[in-house]
Amino acid sequence: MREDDSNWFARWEEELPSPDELMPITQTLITPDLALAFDIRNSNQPVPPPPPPLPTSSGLPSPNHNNGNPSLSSAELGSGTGGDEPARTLKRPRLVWTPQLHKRFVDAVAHLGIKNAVPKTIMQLMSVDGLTRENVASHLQKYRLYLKRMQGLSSGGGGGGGGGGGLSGGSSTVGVDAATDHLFASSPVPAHFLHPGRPPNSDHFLPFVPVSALQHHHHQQQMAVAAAAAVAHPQLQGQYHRQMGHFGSPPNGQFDHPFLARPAAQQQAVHRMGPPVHNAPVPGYVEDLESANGNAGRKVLTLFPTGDD
DNA sequence: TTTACAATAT
DNA sequence: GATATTGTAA
Repeated sequence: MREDDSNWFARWEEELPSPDELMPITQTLITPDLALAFDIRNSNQPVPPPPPPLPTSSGLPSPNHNNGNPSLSSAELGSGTGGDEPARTLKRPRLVWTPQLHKRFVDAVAHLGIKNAVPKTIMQLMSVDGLTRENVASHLQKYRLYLKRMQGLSSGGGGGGGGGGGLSGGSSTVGVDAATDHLFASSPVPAHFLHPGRPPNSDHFLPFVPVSALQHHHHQQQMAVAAAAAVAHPQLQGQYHRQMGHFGSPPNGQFDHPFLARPAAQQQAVHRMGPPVHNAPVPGYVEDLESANGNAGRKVLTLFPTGDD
């Protein structure tokens, strides 16, 4: 049974991990920026494959998904702007929307209400370190598409809930169970999402703990340090295997608390904020280096794969 | 100028 | 197919 959608948000905070539950793992003390700038690696990390120098490769501004990896040295972007501003122009690893991360997303959207849920606000509410507005925007785009489909299906008469089966034949087939929807299905979609006409009740909505806020004086929120390493093989993506081998091996093989970011520093996202102060986002990211076969150079940024919803 | 959104690229 | 990036409008 899923949690009651009556107060799906009531337990928002409860699901959050306590501070000491967070990052019991190794933490890098050097910011990715610095690490990259100084060509430093984290001795804690396995340091996968030594990056090939590649000195005289064509100065193609081509999509280099390899940068942005704090553990990688060598930055041969050198064309034009050359090695002047390395860390600033770097690309971050691909963000992987884990069920947990998505849940935060959905919760945030729910708290805001569909209409007020715009990338920037959502991002702020989620307060996940490393998450960018673009990340959210992109995901939101897809999420809206999903909701749209759900609407169409639910009003068309179908079923949506969970089980549906196979499909995958036509475009109008009920694909609520497709791999794509798995992620979205992992988090209950607030009912009113599908019924843009009548909000359930706009009364007492969780006030999102307006926590104080530690703010660091940094200029950019370049992804937080990785906490652990989960392997996200592209092939496993469809299964969300929990690869939490090293860090939090659950004694009984069961993770109860998804450790995500806590709703800590929640600026008054809803209340308007003036200065671009940065709240204290949650360090929940995992930085994974994928050097596997077939996927050389595809780094992925992911959140802890925890238990499910 | 910034932000959201849609479209397109990787 | 999932995410990133880009283009355009508000």
